[in-house]
Amino acid sequence: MTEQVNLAQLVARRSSVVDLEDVCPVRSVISQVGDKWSTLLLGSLAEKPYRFGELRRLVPDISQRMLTQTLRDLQRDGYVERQVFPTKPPSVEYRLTPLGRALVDALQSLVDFALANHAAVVEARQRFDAENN
Amino acid sequence: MTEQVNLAQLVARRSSVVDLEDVCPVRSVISQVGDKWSTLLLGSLAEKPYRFGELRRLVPDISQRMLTQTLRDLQRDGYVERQVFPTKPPSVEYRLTPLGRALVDALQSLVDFALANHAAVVEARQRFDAENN
DNA sequence: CAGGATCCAAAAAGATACTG
DNA sequence: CAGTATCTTTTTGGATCCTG
Repeated sequence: MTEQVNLAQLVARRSSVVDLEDVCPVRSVISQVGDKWSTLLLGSLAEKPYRFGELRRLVPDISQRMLTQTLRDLQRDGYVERQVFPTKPPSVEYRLTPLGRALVDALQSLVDFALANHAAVVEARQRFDAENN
Repeated sequence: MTEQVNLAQLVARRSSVVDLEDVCPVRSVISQVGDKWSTLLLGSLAEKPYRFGELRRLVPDISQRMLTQTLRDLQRDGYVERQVFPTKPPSVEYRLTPLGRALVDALQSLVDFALANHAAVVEARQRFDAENN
């Protein structure tokens, strides 16, 4: 049974001496998940394994540089597995690890929140921008 | 009853013609939450309302420029409310709105994931870095 | 006290060209 | 096909000085 810790307690815990990333598990996770492409790639791979080129087509705006780098970061954190098939030309398949799948599950409540409240956020933004010309 | 939509479906939905932020509610939310200070401030404000200077002391590494800016963004999105007391010198209090409270709640499962799996992530990183010299 | 304004350094991301 | 390398642009964040 894992202890329940909320955000507030977590803030209280953190130290200012060392780097935030190192001391705060939440930031360590979110800073990766929060980057520009990670959620999109995780979402794609949640469906099924894909190859490099397929991912590129699924997320057309991404540059191949960012695709390489983001996949690499996801792999580094243990969310994604990379399997090379020594064909000619080579093909590489990416798939979610169990940890990656757990992350996607944890993301779900945030996805639900976003879908349920996106309109409210957009409206809040418009009102704010209108009020502050 | 809100429909359940998972990340994969969401990816399938998005269009590449318009800006990601506009079309993808998840990215619209996460890109704000994923920045360097938002979670820390939300976590602080989840406890109780605070004034500008108090927040500054609670999150000592933050510069007042970033504190101002992050609070402003959170306010703009409707997560945080700003109340000015016309004392002299003035004091300003920040508090979570109901929407902000809902966001903090939605963040909880990610917090749980992070706490439960942070060690695994760190280990994965070390292994990855070792293998790729 | 709670910021606004400016300037500057660093990091992230895009474009393009090249390779096993 | 699946990248790497390099260059440039954009974004982010910090430091400092100023004000109602």
